[in-house]
Amino acid sequence: MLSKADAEAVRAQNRRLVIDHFRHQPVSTRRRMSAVTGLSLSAASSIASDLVRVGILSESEPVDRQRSRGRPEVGLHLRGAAASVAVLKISVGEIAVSLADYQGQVLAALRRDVDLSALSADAFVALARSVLSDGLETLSPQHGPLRQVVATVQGVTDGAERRIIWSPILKPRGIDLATPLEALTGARVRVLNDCGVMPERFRWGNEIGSPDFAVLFIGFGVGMGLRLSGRTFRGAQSSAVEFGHLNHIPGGDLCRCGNRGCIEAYAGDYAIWRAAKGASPSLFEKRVPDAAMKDLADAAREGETAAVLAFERAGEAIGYGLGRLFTLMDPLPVVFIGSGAEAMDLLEVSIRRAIKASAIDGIGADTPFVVMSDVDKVTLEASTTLALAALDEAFSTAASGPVEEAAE
Amino acid sequence: MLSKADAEAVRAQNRRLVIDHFRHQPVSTRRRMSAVTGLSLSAASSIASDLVRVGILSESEPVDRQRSRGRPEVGLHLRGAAASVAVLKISVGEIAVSLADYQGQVLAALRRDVDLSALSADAFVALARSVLSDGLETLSPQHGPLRQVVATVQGVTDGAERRIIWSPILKPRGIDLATPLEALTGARVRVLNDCGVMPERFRWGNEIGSPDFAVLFIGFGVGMGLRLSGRTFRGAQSSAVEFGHLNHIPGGDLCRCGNRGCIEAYAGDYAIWRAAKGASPSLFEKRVPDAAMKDLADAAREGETAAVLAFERAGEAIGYGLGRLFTLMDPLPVVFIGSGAEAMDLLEVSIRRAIKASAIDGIGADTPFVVMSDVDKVTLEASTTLALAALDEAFSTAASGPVEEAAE
DNA sequence: GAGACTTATTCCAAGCCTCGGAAAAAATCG
DNA sequence: CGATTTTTTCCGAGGCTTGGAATAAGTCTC
Repeated sequence: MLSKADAEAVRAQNRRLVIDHFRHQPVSTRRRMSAVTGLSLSAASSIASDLVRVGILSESEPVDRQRSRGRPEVGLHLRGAAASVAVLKISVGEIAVSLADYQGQVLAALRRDVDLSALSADAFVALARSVLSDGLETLSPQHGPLRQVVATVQGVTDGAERRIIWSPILKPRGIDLATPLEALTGARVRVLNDCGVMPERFRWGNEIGSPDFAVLFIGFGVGMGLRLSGRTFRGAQSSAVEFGHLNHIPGGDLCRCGNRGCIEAYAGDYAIWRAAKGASPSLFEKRVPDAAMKDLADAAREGETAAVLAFERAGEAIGYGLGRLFTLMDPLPVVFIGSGAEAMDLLEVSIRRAIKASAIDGIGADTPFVVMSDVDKVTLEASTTLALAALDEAFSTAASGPVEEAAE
Repeated sequence: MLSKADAEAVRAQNRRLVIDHFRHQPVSTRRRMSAVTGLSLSAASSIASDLVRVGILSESEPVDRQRSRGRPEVGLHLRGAAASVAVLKISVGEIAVSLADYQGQVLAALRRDVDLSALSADAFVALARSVLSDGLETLSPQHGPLRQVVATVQGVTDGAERRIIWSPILKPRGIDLATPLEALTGARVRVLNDCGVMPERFRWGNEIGSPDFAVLFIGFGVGMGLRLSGRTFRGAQSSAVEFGHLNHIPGGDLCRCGNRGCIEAYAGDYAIWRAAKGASPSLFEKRVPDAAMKDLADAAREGETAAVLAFERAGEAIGYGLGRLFTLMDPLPVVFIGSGAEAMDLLEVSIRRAIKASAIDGIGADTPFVVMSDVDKVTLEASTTLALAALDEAFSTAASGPVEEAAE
């Protein structure tokens, strides 16, 4: 719905613009900011001074001391101590926490090995609280107040970003994680699907070179995050984009989710293993070790037929899925990540062949693929970026000083 | 990308708000408008008077003459003569044109039977020009200037909304239709996929009761339009949402598009006919008459096995497609339209069963279905709405009088 | 070392826009 | 015909951006 605009909205929008500039240009000056944003020098200066006053920006020595003549420019950058954010990554064997300041500097990181498989909802929440709590202990008063927490988990989360509707790594369903963590921290907490946030990792860079792209995780499961027209896609009611459970073949192989024919049932670690080794379906109760998958990939590289076929089948499932996605929303560059992405040499040909077979005119069969490593790092960075972006938004619209008032 | 805001942007935004109000409330007053939009009485009044001055709004007698006391309210409504729009619907056997004024009143409508199948690009463009030209003859000077043209066609159009990339009803590919029509009319021309615009039909009403929904056309082909978070979805490079060519079964039945296994190859008229009658694949060179499909449906209703199975197969393909769509972007209410929608009694059970089998947890199997009739009317209304919405946008941002200047 | 020269910021008056409240307009009621 | 009621318009205040003038803070030149 449209909403009315007034002078306050103008200021908010321009503050947003300025803060966003510092996400792209960590150290800048009033003058440069004016040029980049298109704001007049006066407006840019006024907003900058305002933000310094309320503690969102800091002034510092300029970096660029090449130009000799003239009054030296005053360096400006986001003030780390303006606030801090926490991200919580809940995955199969562990819970990881990472803290960052407003500038994006990582303040602390820790992880705890846990077995979530048998926990009740309450026990799980208590465990999450405890791990997050441990992380917060490392925050000292010199750090800014914790303002945002982002928790990610494999599975489906709700559209309000508060509950875990369903996760393959948890027995109970519909767990409200946001409320107890908000009670613990006093900060805003958002609960999201882990793959869904991944595109955020590229929010402020231009690594992909397109405002539209997909991030495809292939590992113990298969998941996707979409960025469309520069916005990370989320469904209205849930985290959506359940690419791993996009049906590949009606009535096909059995998937962890209980349905038949999901992409994951062909391309997840357990599915590739199952296809190559003829293991029983109950295999997906536990993870296939990364090392075992590596060995399997090596076997395929050496030409072992069953292994080769298993990877080809996986590539075909992924390719048909991408072809279907492209049919619905045009071809996108795809970032591959996760242990499965390590085997891209075994998958790429069949992926592209399947896209060709399933998309109109074979469109998208030549879309750019990017392979990235270190999923854990990418996920944590993505969550941190999302948390910081939410803070930016809050700081933009806050009528008065959002952090601390003038007198200090 | 974010853009800076200033006083002008504020005015533009609030004008947009006011114009939009009149789309929902065709006859209103300054006071009511102020209440609904949230603008102060002064601002609302100022904008309204402004719009009257430049000829976008007209004043008239109030409708509601119940309330007796007090100064009578001045009725306000969009001024039809502010501009006019044309829509061009290019389909298998005919080209239809419809003209409407800025208020949405239809000024004229005509159709011409044509055979497009053998035409060259130039001949096709000449024909389209000629039909549109005939339509424009009916415009008299008392009507506002033609400002927007929307042409719809079955097939894929480009993201810039100028070209027909590929259409099953035309031999040549990549036809630039916008440029010649702009030369003819002097108005902005947009070329779009016919099904893609359908959701526009519901832009200003609340018939669906949700900002997210899908319109699914089932007939000689299968097509879809999506509305997500109150915006009609379009791909970055093309019209996208080629639901009919979403792959249903890898390597499955042959489709008109040349691929195998598309939904259309199971659920299009020709596919149902083919399945029931065992006709040759080349059948899809020409349309199955609506009457023949009706007879087939009646046969199925009377229990003729081949017919029943053909419709069930169609429903299954559609249901799997919807399940896949819902897996990617959450369940949506679906509006069914087209000759295939007449057979919903034969399709619904298998559609819902297939959704259940293909979406996680069967989510969306109970999503609301709405059946509408008269595709042609809906398409023309949808295109008209889209054209008017573009005009609204242009009138909102125009700094000064967009139609005619004060003196008149 | 002082004045000229440069470049970055800040200050200021002008122009828009919205807002709230007062004033004006246009009917009906008694 | 005056009082009352309800809708609009008018007016001053306050916030924001803008362009240009003024100020600040260095380097360069002689």
